[in-house]
Amino acid sequence: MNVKDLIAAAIMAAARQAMVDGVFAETELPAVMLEVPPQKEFGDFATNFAMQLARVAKTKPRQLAEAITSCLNSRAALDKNHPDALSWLREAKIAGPGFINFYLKSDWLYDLLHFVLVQGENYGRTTTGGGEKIQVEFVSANPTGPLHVGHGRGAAVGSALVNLLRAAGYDVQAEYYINDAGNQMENLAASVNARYLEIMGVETVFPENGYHGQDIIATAQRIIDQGGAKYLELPTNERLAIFKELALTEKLALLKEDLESFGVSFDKWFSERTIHDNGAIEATCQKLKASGHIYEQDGALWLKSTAYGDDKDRVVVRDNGVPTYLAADIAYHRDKFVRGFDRLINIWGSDHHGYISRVKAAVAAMGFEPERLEVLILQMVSLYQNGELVKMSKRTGRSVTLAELIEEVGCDAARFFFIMRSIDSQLDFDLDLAKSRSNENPVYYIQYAHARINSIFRQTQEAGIKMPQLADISLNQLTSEAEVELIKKIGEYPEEIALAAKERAPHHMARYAHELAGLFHSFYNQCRIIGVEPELQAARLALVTAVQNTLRSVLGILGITAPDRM
RNA sequence: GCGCCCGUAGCUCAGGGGAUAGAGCGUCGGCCUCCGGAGCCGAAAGCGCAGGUUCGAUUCCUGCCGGGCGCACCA
Repeated sequence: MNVKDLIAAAIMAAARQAMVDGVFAETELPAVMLEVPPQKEFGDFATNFAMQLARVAKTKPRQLAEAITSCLNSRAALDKNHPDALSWLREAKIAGPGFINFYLKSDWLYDLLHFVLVQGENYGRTTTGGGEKIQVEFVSANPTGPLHVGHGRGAAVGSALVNLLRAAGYDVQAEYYINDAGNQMENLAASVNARYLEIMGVETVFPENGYHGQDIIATAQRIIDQGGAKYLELPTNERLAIFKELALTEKLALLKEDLESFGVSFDKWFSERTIHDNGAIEATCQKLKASGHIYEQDGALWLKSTAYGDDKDRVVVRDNGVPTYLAADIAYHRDKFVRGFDRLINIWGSDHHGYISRVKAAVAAMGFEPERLEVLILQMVSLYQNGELVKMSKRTGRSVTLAELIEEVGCDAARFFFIMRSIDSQLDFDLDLAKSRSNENPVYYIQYAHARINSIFRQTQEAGIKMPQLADISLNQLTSEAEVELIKKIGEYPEEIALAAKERAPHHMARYAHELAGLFHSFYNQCRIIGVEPELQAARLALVTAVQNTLRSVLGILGITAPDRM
């Protein structure tokens, strides 16, 4: 019951009819692309179908458009399955080089709004995902310190993408891969150990690759608070082993806390250790060896990733017998596929993009179609304050943490700012703008629309104004341009979801939310709601209800609150 | 050197094979006897350069020039 789908189907039917009638030679018909034309004079919808068809049909576009429009206007080739497909059509006209513009009876808007209101909270959800099982793995930051703003972008975008895909009818699982094995764990233990010794007054050298963050000192201090000096007597390696576990447990808990307070949750936390411990890495390597994708050289085992487009082959087991990170990742990805996901989406920082080709090569070597693994690369984040770049340094461990950012600008603003840009663009995060509680701030602009609507309903309630049954509301009272524009924008919501999900691009939803809020504010300024003629009042209240439902829904996808008052 | 991302308004960014390229911030000018002025209305201002494909390119391709990020038996 989508106007565009119905029109598109009718166009196809008309085109087939024209083909049968010999207007053009038999050929495969292109897909129908319907769009909202750039100018009102061009009608409610337009298509370049005739021009697209011209290419394959080897016939002049206007001639094809002529055949199609006359067929449509005379209702000569109606789809038997949709006998009322053209009930909204007033006229199809040819324009320019061969565009077909559709002028609809205004009923289509009211039918649309009616549909939206009937759908209620479910409005916008689509089934375009077809229940495809997708796993989205994101953040997956090492549990060696607090999350910083870069992780924040991954967390916000990832969780929004999960929400978006679910709204579009995909079966989604959100997963976090915990890198709790390998060198960085040793570094963590050594760093905590050094801080521990320092605080205890024992002279020590801070490890070369250690973590310099303040949080490591805090971890050491906490160990002292709980266990005092008792670890001093232990041999170093035993102390390191204990510190490793204590630190890991603490860091992991902090990660979960940070993410939770950022509105991000995972269905599964996958521990890298499990695939080390249960022999999965070894088994995977064996398989790849048996299939000839792994060979031995210079005492190490190499994945022949060049066979699948990588620049060079990669070591999976070092000459000292210790598997590399890649080995674990290969086993991990195998595990994901074995778990039955149709598709895997990994969200990585741009500094990892060079890693894509080798993992895809490994996936291919294991016999899985590499297209089933999608890696989304997230460009970097820069913070700006007072118009100046906020410097960050990994070496000194002095960088802005996600927790600090949330403290500074709030969860909603932080999420919105992270999501609102395409992931392909580097993000200049304007702290002052995000922080401002004024009209400058797009987050508040959107939330304000929702709060305003709530305020309207508070007043109708106080005044004892009752909403009539939907069937008794004359939606065709809504005739002003502001009202029409608003209904149209609401009507676009399902396809916005479908498109954003297909493109894995949640920033479309941020933009949509802003546009919808804008049209609402504009409408609100032009059209009085409470106190006008009862029929018009009812219709406007219905419209406002639809706006509110849609705003709440899109804010839900963004993971941003929809406040009743601000 | 090679690979990935980005060059669109003064700034930050959307968009995208088609009919007059959008938004926020900033600048300038208007709007509260009226449902929340955290709002509305208006103005100035733009597709890095050069080729190519196409009926049509800001969009696709190639090269160049700028900026970012990578190029480990680290993760």
